[in-house]
Amino acid sequence: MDQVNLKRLAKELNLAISTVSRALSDSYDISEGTKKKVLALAKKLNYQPNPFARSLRNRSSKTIAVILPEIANNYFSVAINGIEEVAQANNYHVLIYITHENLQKEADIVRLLLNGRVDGILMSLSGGPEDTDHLKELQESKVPVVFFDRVSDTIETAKITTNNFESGYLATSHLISRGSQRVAYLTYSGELSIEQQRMKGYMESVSKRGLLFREEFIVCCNRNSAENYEKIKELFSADGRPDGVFASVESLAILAYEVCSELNLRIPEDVKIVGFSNLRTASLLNPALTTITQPAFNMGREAAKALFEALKKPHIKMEDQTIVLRSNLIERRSTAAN
Amino acid sequence: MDQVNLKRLAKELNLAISTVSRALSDSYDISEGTKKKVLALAKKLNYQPNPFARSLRNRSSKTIAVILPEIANNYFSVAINGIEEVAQANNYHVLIYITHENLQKEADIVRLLLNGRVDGILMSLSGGPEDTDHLKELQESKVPVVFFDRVSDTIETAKITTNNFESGYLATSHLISRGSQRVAYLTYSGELSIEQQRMKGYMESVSKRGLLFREEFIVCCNRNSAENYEKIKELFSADGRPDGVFASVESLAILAYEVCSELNLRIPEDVKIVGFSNLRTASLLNPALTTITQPAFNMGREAAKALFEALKKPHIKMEDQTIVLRSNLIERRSTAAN
DNA sequence: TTGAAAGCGATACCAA
DNA sequence: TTGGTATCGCTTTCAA
Repeated sequence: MDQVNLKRLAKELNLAISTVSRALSDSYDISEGTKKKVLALAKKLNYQPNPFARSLRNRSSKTIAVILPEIANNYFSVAINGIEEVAQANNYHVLIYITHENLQKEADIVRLLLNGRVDGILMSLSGGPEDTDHLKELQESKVPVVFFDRVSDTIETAKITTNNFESGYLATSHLISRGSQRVAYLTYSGELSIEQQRMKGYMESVSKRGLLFREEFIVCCNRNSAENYEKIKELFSADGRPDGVFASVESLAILAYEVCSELNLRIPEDVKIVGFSNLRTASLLNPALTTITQPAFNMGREAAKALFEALKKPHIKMEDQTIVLRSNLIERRSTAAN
Repeated sequence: MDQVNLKRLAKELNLAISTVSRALSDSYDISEGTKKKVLALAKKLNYQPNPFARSLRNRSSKTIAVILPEIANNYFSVAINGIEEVAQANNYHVLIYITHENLQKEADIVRLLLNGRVDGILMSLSGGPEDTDHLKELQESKVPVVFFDRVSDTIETAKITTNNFESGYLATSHLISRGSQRVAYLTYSGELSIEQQRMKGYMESVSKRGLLFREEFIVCCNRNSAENYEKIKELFSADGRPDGVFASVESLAILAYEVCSELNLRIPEDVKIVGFSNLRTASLLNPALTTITQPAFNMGREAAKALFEALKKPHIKMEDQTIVLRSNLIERRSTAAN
């Protein structure tokens, strides 16, 4: 029974619980004298208010959730940094959930959070179709959500993205301008909005630059699959193999490097490669990888900011906080002209 | 007032709140009939118990905290994966806190967690002295803690580490066996236990192999400092510069690569490099980096397992769950013999 | 087998 | 300026 709570403080000071409570919250109608006494004792006993009693009473948890498809990936870890910074500044706690690209898990997690455990959610979708039940339930609940990077097209709320279409266009055009004639596109399922945007940019560039569009140059990989390596190897082994590759995801760019190494294809002489990536070591690769780099930290920060804005001003429209940031093409040796 | 809680369920079913509660927790002394009715309605209305009321009443939060020095680093992100897996399996929630290598922040966070918000803590220390007040407070509180990787020497509890001394010895001996005569050691402050272990391994190897020990070959860097690059550059610019480098941290290995590139030092011909690292792309670097790789996922998983073990069996001694895992030396071109 | 009520710890309203 | 008390939603003891 050495719990330090309001009751204990009140008893030791011969005050009512309510008085102590108000003294601690610096209420106007408490005399300076008692305030000081209360604060002194609270400090001495190291009083820490019980967070659950508070949350129960106030219907607010001082906690947000971050739902991610994966984490061992520089983009998401850096984004978390941005989120965490804003959360700490707002005295909020951050719960983390990883879906491992598994829609069912994503659904379970979302449902877990609709009972008031968190005041808001930051989310980057796992791959797959977007019109899912759990997203609808999420929308119907009043828990505010901000999507970042892998956003939902179907839900109206704040979304933090980058200019994916333009980046896809730019990456492809960059390859072409450096001499690639047969440009392949590596992607995952393609059901996510951002994947479609990037692909559209690729297609547009291919067609505008007058390249021949080839079905077999679009390689659709599976997340969490060991077969992707083989798929890419096949692409590179065929007659009329590509001489340029645009990887829409970091992990596929890495696979492409590994395949090239096995097949003794020289980068950039035989194949030029550009990929979406936030790798710290992109410039140290062999050869240095040309990347489309997203402002991961800022995306996390802006997403968190948008959420806290909504928490502070419940009346504002989430949609109005949508932001499109810019990714950068950083040219390195993997796309050097021959 | 469309909240779904026990009261609401009880009213709609003309039952007492306590009955409903027991039915939902599948208590023995409730008839099958009412159980079914209750479960049916609960499902229909999508009843979700209020987590705070539960936590308040049960004095358990179903939540653990993970305190990390940083996150944009493959080791820690992978470790989180391991932690998260175990937590999800136990139906626990995971709070994340990042100290950014800042002791004051670490102290604030730890104190924040001593009020019952979490049932247990997983922690990897931020750099600096270990005998700090907040660690003492943590120990005195009854919140169970498991340290992983950057463990505390002074606190007795479960610790998950790798064989740091042996790894340091092995890395250094490896450089020497590949022909390095002047082996430098790059590290951070050196106040953490694991840093000291690694350094001791280095020293032991240097002395056993009969190399000359040189004070100036031990380069002590500062976390979060831009000057580290310059420090390493200085090391490599001096007469009698090292021809082998052991980086005790991934980020310092990367800096070494960058410095070598600027100074036109060839790896491994002019300088051989080995570093602690969990980089996915180590084998794709120019040249591929020889690494000491820690079993990050397993470390996270074992740490979480140890914590849950302690939560389930409060009587067991935490110390007994200490585990030392093995890191691997993966030889690549950066340490090839000339 | 079910119901009533106390209590977890903090907040806020109403009285005094 | 302070005290008493109801309340948040759930669990559990005691009674019926």
